[in-house]
Amino acid sequence: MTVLDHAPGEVRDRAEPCRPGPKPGRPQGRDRYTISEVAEYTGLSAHTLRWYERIGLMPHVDRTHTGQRRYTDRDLDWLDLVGRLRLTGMPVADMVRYAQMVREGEHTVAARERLLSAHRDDVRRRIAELRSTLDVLDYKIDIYADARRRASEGV
Amino acid sequence: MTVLDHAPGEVRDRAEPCRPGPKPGRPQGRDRYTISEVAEYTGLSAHTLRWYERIGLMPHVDRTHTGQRRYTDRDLDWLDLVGRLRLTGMPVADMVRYAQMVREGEHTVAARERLLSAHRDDVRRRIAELRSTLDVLDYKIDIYADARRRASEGV
DNA sequence: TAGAGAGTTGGAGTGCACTCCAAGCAAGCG
DNA sequence: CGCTTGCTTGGAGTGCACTCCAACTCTCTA
Repeated sequence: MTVLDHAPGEVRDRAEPCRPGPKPGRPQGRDRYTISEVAEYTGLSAHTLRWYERIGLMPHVDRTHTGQRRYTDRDLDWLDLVGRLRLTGMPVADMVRYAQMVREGEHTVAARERLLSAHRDDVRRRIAELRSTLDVLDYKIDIYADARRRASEGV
Repeated sequence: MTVLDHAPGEVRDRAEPCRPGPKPGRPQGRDRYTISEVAEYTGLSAHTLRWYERIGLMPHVDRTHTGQRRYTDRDLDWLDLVGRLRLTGMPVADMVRYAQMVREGEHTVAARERLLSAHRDDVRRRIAELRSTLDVLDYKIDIYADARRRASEGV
């Protein structure tokens, strides 16, 4: 199931995949993944997956009759999003707030949009910052490269 | 003094400003700045400036006869570079290695260039990563915006 | 010359995001 | 059955980059 299957007007409450389309590299769609399969797939450690659950960053995960976790494709979609937000440096506390709002349902949609928009602005700012540092790096590396060239030519 | 004043073939051993030209916002060039002036200028706390010195990230800073620090324009140049590397997420340990190499002199020039080049690659990778996350963010924000629009139009 | 304010030190404390540990339960295999 | 491998928990530990503290000295202005 992808986001494109939604009835119009619906915003899904739980998994909210990042983008439509099949996810590559996902263990064939059994929809009952063990923690180590999910660790492998996401690159997070099993420790971290349990910790995410403890702090409320992960919606409640299904269990077997003996209490072992079984993750669904929805859970993997959610972890995709979390992983991306994490890559862009969103603090875990903010992601937890977002997860809480998702759990609270429709009436938090505007606040969720604000949170994501603010974060997008932040990411844009950081890209610009990185670009300008890249210029400085280029400048300094050029100086070193020149020095090396002169040295190797014995000038 | 800027990097443009060097005799050809020389790579300066200590301050290595990020780029040529006058630095704006620098307390008028008395070349003897107190720690609080430097804190103000760099945005770092005085605590952090002392800590940088302790861990070897800052070359030895001049002192008054009573032991108070007096930073020079060269020190400020160095802090400019450190600040930029920090903004791009270079670990402090790597910056300390770089500072050590600068202190060791000419024969570390090639290694310094390698370190900076590797970091530049890293920054480029992170920019690409941020860009791709930006796409995901746009996609999700669009969904929220659509939902909000539909809700406000009562459709 | 008195007092405020800024500087000094080593070492301890903080916040974040994991990361690991010990002790125990459960499933599958020869 | 015993063994290995994987899962469970709460709580403790780690690494990074600061950040603050206590107890002091120094500088500057009135």
